[in-house]
Amino acid sequence: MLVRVKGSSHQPSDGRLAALAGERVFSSEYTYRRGAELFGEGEDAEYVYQTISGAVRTYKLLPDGRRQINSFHLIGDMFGLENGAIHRFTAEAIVETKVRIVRRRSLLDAMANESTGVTNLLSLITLNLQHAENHMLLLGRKSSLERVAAFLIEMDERLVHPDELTLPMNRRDIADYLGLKLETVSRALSTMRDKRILRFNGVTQRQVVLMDREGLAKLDA
Amino acid sequence: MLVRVKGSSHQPSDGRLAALAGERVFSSEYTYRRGAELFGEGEDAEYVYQTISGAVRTYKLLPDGRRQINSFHLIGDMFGLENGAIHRFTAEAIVETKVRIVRRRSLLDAMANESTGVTNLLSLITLNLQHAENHMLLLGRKSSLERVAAFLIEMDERLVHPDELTLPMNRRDIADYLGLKLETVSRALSTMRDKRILRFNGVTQRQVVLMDREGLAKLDA
DNA sequence: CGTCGCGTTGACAAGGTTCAAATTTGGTGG
DNA sequence: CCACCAAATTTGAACCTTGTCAACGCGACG
Repeated sequence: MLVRVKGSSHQPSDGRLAALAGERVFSSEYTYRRGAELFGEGEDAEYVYQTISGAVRTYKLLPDGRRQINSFHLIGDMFGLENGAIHRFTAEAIVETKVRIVRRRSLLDAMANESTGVTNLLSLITLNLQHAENHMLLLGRKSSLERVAAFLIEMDERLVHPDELTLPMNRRDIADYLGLKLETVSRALSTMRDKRILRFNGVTQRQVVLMDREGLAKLDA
Repeated sequence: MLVRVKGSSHQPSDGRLAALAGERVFSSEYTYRRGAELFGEGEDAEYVYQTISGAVRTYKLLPDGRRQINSFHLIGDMFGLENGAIHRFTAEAIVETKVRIVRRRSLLDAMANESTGVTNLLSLITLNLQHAENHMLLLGRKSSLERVAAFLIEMDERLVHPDELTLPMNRRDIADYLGLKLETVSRALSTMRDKRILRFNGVTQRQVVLMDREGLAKLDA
């Protein structure tokens, strides 16, 4: 899980990204189309991003095309600061997505004068690190059912337990996040549906209703 | 890969850990026996560590005992700062290990006054993050042979390409690092031995000679 | 000299992948 | 608004990589 702003108000320059350095940072907004690339692996890490609406995936690729998604960045999440000078992964909009953009340099400069800024920044980045550590445990040691359960629990928590989970990403994205194949994700979801732990709402399969959160938690290790 | 000091001189208060804040940080040293715990998951993260000699493993456990090792910390590596107030994983000495210890608070305080300190600290932590990102790719998308090859390449690079790789950890540690079972690690190593990519020196199987680094690199994705 | 930790190897089982096909859903243009 | 086509999802069956279980070898050490 990454940094989120509760309530996610949408005025320009709002949210943690600016607040971190005491509002003395200039930010701009930009909207990306579904599938558009925000930045690519190896590019200069000139900007830091925060999702205003929509969803973003960050991933790495192997030469033969195998893909590992690091994280999904939902509304309020900050990303792109994870590295020094160069982006270590690619970021793409999963759906149409609006982001707040701050120049990395100006964020760091503003931070340097703030006494609390360093600690805030530190805790911000370590949130990313914690997410990565938890995800390594999932990727290294959990079964397919445990992975999908953990994914649903993560999404449910990040969206603050909505009645209906609307997944912005497709099965392939979920699979590449969980280190599985999309068929395996689909089978796990079907198993959970048959166990009456969840059901799909309406016609689409992206609207999930968690009917038994306790049972779901028991499926995760 | 984590932070290392080239050459690894062993005087007290030497190395990046102190240098980061301009030498105005007090550090002490401590030696742990093989298998001893430096800190446990959930404990207060009061100190930051740097390996002077020996090797450390950091890991997370699932309730049923499945273990995922995050990283191996060799000579010069810094660790324990990855989190805010509480350690998110356990650290244990793999062999008898000497570490330099700095109080987290004093490091941050000293840093706050340094203009370059913030940037240094940032790049320090993002190294951990980069390692985690690369490891997620390995755990999520690589085959057993690719994982073991990547592990050997990582160790080889971190020990600056020695004639003979001396692995401080056993097969189970390697397996828990790579998200495999120890038998699978053993089989992969045997395969590489049969392919004359490496050989074992002397009586033990912890001394590895890389006979064909190019061939090894081709085994990694 | 017996035991213990560590590592290797073999035979078999199992979970997840691959390949294929059917079905549904979403988007686009007429 | 409807028809059509592409993309997404589900499901089945065979296969394969890795895990499981077991046996064995070897060196260290009491």
